[in-house]
Amino acid sequence: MKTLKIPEATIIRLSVYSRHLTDVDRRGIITTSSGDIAEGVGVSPAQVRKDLAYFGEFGTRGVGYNVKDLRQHILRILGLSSDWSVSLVGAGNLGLALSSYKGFRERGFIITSIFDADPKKVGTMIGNVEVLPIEQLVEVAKQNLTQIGIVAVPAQVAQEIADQLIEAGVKAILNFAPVILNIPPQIELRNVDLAVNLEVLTFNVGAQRF
Amino acid sequence: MKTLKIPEATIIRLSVYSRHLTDVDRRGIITTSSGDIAEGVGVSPAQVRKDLAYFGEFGTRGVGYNVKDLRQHILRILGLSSDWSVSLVGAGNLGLALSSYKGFRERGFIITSIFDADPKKVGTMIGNVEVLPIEQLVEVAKQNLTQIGIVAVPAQVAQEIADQLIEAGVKAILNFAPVILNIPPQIELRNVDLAVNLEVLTFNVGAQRF
DNA sequence: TTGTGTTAGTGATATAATTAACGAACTGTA
DNA sequence: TACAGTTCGTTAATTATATCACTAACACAA
Repeated sequence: MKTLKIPEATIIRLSVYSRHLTDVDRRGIITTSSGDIAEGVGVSPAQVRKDLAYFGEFGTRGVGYNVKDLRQHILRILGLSSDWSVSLVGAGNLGLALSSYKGFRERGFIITSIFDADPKKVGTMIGNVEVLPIEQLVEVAKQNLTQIGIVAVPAQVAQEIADQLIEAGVKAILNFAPVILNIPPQIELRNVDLAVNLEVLTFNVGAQRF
Repeated sequence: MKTLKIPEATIIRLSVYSRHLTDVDRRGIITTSSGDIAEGVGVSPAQVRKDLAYFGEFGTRGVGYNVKDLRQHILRILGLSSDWSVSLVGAGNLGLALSSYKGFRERGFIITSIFDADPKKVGTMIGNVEVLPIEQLVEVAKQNLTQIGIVAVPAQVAQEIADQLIEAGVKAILNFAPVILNIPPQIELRNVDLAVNLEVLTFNVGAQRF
């Protein structure tokens, strides 16, 4: 088990490459190159090759990469060669947006259960999934062998929900609540803070001051 | 005009610090330290001091930082000392989620107009803002002196919408569509790709392979 | 077969970011 | 005033990441 410390930036780019390759493949293109990919996603060709080099040799010198092959390789690297069972907690506007987001299912993320604390929402259908009461979270998520939990609840209850997801056995949590969650180290955690993104923009708009 | 190249990671952390300080302030605490902040947001004390040092000296040695002062300083650095006029394009589930997101208004991001291409949505109210037809985007956004555009439309039309936002004079674009937008360099752009976040998680869950 | 052009993979170099270490400046006490 | 205890601001060291430059491998044409 060699742990060769792969930069997170590399993983993010691989994800982008794979989506770009999906496009290229749809256009019927058979072969591509690091230069093509670089241009398509806005990085340098050397960067593309370096990123791929962490995981093996996927191209042919003088020729380039086979689009379908490379795409498949990257998907396997990212862990997308099989589906993931996802539990969504919080059926508010954000939860609704996430559950209807096509990009998830396309990439193999299947929302197998949805929970909400609001009795008015419990029992309603979102897509083909029924909203269940939050009290059933641990039990149902465990039954479904849920691997990923999405936290789309108010900040005050986010930690509590995260604890329950972990109790249910999830391996990873995607957190949309703007709080620092306390999570055991073996659970993967990623925070998405929508306001932060706007603030990076406003900083940059006025950044000539510095 | 010295451009001292501030890491984006620093800006993101400043945003997190400021939110943490808002909490601390609400709890009535007057003084804090780099160590306290570090613990509260999960970074090192040296990191906190380094990040602040890019912008000046805000603390007192042997004492720490005044919570209210530091918070205000950071908000000003981030460009949040006055409101921003935001235009939201796309009133689907994601648009709805964004428009109802409390965190935006709290930080001074005011959604002043919402546009959608679907005639069924045009005329409906989201909060206290009426959904307008996409054809009025350029005109209305210009009138409102819109500074920021949020793109929450399908990928196929995202570039077209971005072009119109720029024509309307926005300075920054937050893009939720999974495409690389072609934007003049003086316009600030940030992409939020929801699927990428899940894919970083799935990579890490299986990362012992590497 | 030889030469030209192309492109991947990779080690070396350069840049950037984080962490560590330490002197300076303040508080409070005696 | 002197001293002990803090904590900032900053420089130096370390680590991480990205870029560059070169070599190896292939295609194709003459």
